[in-house]
Amino acid sequence: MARSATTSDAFNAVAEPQRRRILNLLTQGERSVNDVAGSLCLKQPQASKHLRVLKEVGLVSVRGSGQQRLYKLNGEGLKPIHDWVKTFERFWNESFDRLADYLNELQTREQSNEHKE
Amino acid sequence: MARSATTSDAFNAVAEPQRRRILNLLTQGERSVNDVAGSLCLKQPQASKHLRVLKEVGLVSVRGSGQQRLYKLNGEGLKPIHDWVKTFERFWNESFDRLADYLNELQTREQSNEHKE
DNA sequence: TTGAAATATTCCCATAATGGAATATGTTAC
DNA sequence: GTAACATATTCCATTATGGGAATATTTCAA
Repeated sequence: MARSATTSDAFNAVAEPQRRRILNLLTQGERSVNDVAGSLCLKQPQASKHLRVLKEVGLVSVRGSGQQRLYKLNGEGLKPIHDWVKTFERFWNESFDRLADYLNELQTREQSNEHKE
Repeated sequence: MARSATTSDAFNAVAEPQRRRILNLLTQGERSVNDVAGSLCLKQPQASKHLRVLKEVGLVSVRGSGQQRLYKLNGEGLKPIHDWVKTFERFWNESFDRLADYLNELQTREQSNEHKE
């Protein structure tokens, strides 16, 4: 077997630095392909190809506007990564002098959750 | 150019599902190679190879203990991923009914940070 | 020293990715 | 229809992967 496809999930799609740069840019709003290419010093075809991957894994959506195609960030797609990595938070918060703060934060979060449901 | 090496950074190392499973397991404490292989139904060589990658990017550390080598999670290595993905949090918290809660949490976090420094 | 256990490495194969370059497809205006 | 712009796709070369299988290496015990 080979490495899994970049289009297999968000983890693989986001492993490529250029694609992370694209997502960072889309944080500021919709962008056309040429805008993306221009802002990040990519050639148009590569921008288009990266955007295709991001679209396939649901990290962006597209809509046509005239002869342009506007790509928009779909942040939800990153949640799986966030959720996974979050379970490791305690491994860098665990120094003793910060543990108290950390526990505090957890508690605050829990209250906030109760409030939501 | 080809895809960047799995050993180039945490993002790439963690794109492989088996390696995420290994990290999840190491959450519970040090494990020998055979423990890892056994717990996750991997063959010994593959476990060893995945652990090598994780070690190369600093996500685990090793120490010898008799004829075993005990691998230990180094959670700090995941912080870059956490930090990156964190900047997208607002994109799934942004529904109006939760925005207030979100801002609240941000504020709480800030106070907590002031307290730390 | 010899053997057994634990781990690491090597070789092979099928698969796939990235950037570059060229080209195809689409859309709009005239 | 045609020119011009925007975007997508295809082909290429290089590089690397992950699993399987076999083997090498290290470490300990007797």
